[in-house]
Amino acid sequence: MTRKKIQIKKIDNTSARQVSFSKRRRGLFKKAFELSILCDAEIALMVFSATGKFFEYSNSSIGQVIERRNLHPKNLDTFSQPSVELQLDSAVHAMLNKEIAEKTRELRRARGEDLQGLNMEELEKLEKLIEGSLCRVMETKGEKILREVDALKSKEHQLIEENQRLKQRLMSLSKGQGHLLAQGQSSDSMVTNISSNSANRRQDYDNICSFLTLGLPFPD
Amino acid sequence: MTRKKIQIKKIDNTSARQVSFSKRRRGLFKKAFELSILCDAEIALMVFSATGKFFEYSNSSIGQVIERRNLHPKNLDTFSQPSVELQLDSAVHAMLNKEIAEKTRELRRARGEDLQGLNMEELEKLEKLIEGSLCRVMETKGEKILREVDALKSKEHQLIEENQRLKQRLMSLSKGQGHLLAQGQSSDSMVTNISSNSANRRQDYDNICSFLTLGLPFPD
DNA sequence: AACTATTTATAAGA
DNA sequence: TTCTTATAAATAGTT
Repeated sequence: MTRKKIQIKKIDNTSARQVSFSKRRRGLFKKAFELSILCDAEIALMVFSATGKFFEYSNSSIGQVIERRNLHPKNLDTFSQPSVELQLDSAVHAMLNKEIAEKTRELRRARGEDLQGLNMEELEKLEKLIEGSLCRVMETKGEKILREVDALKSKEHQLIEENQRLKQRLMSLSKGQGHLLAQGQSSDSMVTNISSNSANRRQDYDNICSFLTLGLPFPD
Repeated sequence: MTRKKIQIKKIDNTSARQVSFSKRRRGLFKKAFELSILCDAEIALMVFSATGKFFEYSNSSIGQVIERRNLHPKNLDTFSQPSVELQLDSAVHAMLNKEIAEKTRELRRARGEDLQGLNMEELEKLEKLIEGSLCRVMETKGEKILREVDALKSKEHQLIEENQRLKQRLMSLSKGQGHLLAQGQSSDSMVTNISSNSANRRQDYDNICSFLTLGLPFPD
């Protein structure tokens, strides 16, 4: 498609055909890759050259895509024998497929996609639902932080106490032996800083949650 | 590859993604077709969209290409020949069930349930995801409101104009026939009220969205 | 669904 | 094969 426009028909010259094959094969694979990334698609691409060489591309795995294709409702299949048991199974398949489709749709809604079909009331409901989800996640996060901070604090306390004991032992030692010693104001200030920060963050989470769940307007 | 160069990463906007998918899918299929003709290649191409729709292209037949692939020395295959369909079915059921289980778990996570197993980083990621969902829902809601308001406004305008015409016709009639007539200050005030309200709400949505997506602390 | 400004792919030549 | 380059084709954003 350059220097000259070409007709789409088999290229006669063998070496020209091979060159074209390798260029176009790379182009095709690149396009497949881009489509898979840009549009979140699952792709499998298999190519046999005229000389029998085999090339394949898949963002997941060819086998996986083939299986998925065989499972697809549309392909009640082209070549798998429709034997006796198969028909029984197809009912089960249909059910399972239906369930998957439903969950997929629900999941997309939960992610705020595919909203065109919803009316105002449904949108409001969905919004409340997602706000609830957000709240729970933020609460969990907050609790986790608190737990971590508590752990840190008790560790600090232990260390401080141990520090005190060590200091006293040194003191009594230095008195007893008349040695030089004047140290030991450990990391108390840091401890208090940490705990006040965590209290503030906790407060923040609570605020966020309560006004999200209540659906209040944001404060100015 | 036009108006603007794009990065190869998942397109955020759902409808833009869908448009892009269908354009690029057609492009990809065309390229596959051209390669098969120009270079006398055998090609099979399978594509699942993000929504689970299935598309395929082959110049011969997908099944044939799959078979040929399985015969290819390179693919002494991963699991390809279960020779009988009996085993296949249970495998299929297992896969479908697995898919359902996975989607169920994903859905629970998206709803902020079952979070105990997650670490801090994963929680943050999930939080951002849900904030994104919330944003999209609120945006959709906002747009819906705006559209409804626009529709109402234009209807109001039509009515007002018709009102005017009717008034004038009455006036001229009353002049011509010397009849009694003094009415017709329609519902103008309501129109302006509605439109100013909608502007405020739109502003609210935008604010909410921008600070949710940025993860900013809430304003005091 | 159509348009169009750009980017990308690529045929031919070296 | 690889590089270059002139041109055809694909397509992102817009209407």
